[in-house]
Amino acid sequence: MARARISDVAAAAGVSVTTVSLVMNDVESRISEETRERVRAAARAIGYAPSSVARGLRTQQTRTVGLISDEIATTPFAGDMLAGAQDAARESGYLVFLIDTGRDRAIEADAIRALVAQQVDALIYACMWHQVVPAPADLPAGTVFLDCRPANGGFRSVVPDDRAGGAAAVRELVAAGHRRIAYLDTDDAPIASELRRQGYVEVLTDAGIPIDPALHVHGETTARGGRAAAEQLLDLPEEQRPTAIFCFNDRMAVGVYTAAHHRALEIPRDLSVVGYDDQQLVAAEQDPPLTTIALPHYDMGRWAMEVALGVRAEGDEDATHLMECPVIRRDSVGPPPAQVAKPNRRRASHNTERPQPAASDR
Amino acid sequence: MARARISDVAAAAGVSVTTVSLVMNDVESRISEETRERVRAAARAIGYAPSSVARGLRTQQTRTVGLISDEIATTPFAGDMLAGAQDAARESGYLVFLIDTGRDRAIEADAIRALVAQQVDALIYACMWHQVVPAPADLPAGTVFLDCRPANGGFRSVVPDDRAGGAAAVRELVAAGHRRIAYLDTDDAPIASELRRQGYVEVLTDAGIPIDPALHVHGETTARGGRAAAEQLLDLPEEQRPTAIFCFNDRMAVGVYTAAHHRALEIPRDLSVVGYDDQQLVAAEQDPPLTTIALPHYDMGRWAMEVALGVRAEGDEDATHLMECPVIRRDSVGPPPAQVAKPNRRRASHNTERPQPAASDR
DNA sequence: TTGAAAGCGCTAACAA
DNA sequence: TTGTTAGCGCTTTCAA
Repeated sequence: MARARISDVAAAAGVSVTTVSLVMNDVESRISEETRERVRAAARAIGYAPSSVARGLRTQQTRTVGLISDEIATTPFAGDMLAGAQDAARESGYLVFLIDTGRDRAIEADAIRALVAQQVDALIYACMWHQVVPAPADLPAGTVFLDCRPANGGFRSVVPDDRAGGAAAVRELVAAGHRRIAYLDTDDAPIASELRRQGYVEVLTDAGIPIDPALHVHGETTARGGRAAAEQLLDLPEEQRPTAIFCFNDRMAVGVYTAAHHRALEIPRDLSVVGYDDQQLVAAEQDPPLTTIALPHYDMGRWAMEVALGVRAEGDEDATHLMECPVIRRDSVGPPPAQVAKPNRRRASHNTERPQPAASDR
Repeated sequence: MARARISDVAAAAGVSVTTVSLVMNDVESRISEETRERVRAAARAIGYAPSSVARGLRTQQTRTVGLISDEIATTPFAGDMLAGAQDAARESGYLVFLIDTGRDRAIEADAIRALVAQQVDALIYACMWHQVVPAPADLPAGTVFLDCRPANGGFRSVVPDDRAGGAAAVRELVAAGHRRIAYLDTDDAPIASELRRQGYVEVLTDAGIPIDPALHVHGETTARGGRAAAEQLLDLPEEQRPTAIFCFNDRMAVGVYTAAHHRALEIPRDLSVVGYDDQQLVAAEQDPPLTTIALPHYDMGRWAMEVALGVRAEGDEDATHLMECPVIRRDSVGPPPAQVAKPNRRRASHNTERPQPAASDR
């Protein structure tokens, strides 16, 4: 059975297609209530639903949006960003085309072409982590960049406020009384890592704490990388060793946990740790649960969609919106250990012994 | 500047719109090469791209697919499934509309309506974990179910072969020499857990190992849940205690690791563990890396899309395709500990002491 | 309060 | 080898 058309409804209701269109779209009240009801009944009876394609052709508005992203599959952050964008789209009655390019510029170019051919009403260009990217050619004006900024401007964008996030993380540690605070950094994410470093420096400076280059180490953004970098920190002579570590991300923080455990250091008693990302299945599931800075993926996704659809007015055509990264307080931050207590309690260097736990399991 | 239309190209090239259409669609060779080139040049010059909307209206084929999913945001599995579906769609020149319903039946109904109105050529109904679901009303015939099965049949579907997966996991353990193998199960995922249990029972039976109900415990599908269930197992009297645990999923396996560590049990020396899911950022990042069964998300996504688009012929209109779950061998499985060696090496019951490791770290 | 008809941009049957 | 034209299903102007 073929789809019902508007003319079928018109015939069934004994009215013109104009009338049907008018009542289906709830336009004006010039149609009598009686006719409206008759039309609606006819539509229901034959299972009529207007064709968005025909409507799109006629009105030149498709009520669809394109969302081009670099790599959804491999990242755990995509979900929230998509959810925010989707929710905003749905609320405004838009459908979203999702295309994952896998960072392939050719696929990306095809995607833009296809989306333009589909006459999407808006376009969002999303990255799965905060970066500055060369804008692809032929991107329609009005495209919104999500979790990335176009290298040469020209488009609106929304990214996390990583500087403020880094500052918030370090402030958390300073407030707990720490003064030897390390930044366990990475080279894998230049933009974010530099901004967070700026926040780190800013807060330490404000607190009158000198910046110690030895407390700034780098690693890969994995648990393994975090562990290796943490070892460097924990190998430092006791008086220089950090009492707290701010990690570029949660995965690296997991590596810090591992390094600490292997030296019988208890968190947060002997070492405080703050992560970044509030990554699901990672941060909250640590033992103890990790205090971290959340990346506002859902909010960024929603913001981008609202701006793209014109639901949210953003004056500047070329502005970057910074989204706040909230502190998620859990149990990995405590006061620094007493400075010169029980000299032999914590060893001068890591060794191979497993410690006796302080208390029995039961 | 408004979009160029086909008539603009025709005018610019000095030919009819038919000719332009014919060359743009590479139809027949009845157009002379010279004309073709002239048309292409004109199209390029004015930046013409055919409108998919107009074409869709005319041909009644939109080359779009709808993908309705229950909850992308909260699951780490969505990515691969989407990637598989996307890749297949792209290869066939289709664009995909993605709608996440968040398990809201009203949103789901709206989504189906909207997608039908958009005249998508195919529809995929996806769940983020293997389950049997009541098929929503008004689902177009030919819809493919991804990672779930319709309660009353009537649609094609693809799900992981969890029975075979469970069997493979346990076979791995039996092959390593274990005979006291526990199944750390859950009540949170009825379909998958039951199928995996069947695989577990089947392999034990084949190996002539009696099923011990005490070795079948349940917990929530989290690290915490896994740990609690593992405690039950490890509290068993020594002669009954399992030497290997097959966990419903990787997160629960993490809980097993924690429970083991707290009792100074080393993996795999004292206890072998197999997980399920091969969850990114979880399984591979454990210490030691977790041997597990992978869920074939990418392949299922691709299969569903190919069947939905008719690229892959599937005879039966009402069949469930079982996708193999491969074993991912890492380092959490070893032979069972020697039965009666060094009486005091492993304690008769768990106690609170941490052991001295067998060998030094360096 | 309602209807006739043009036209959105394209494809494809048919004519030349 | 190329062109004319009807029509996909809808919205909307204009007329009645």
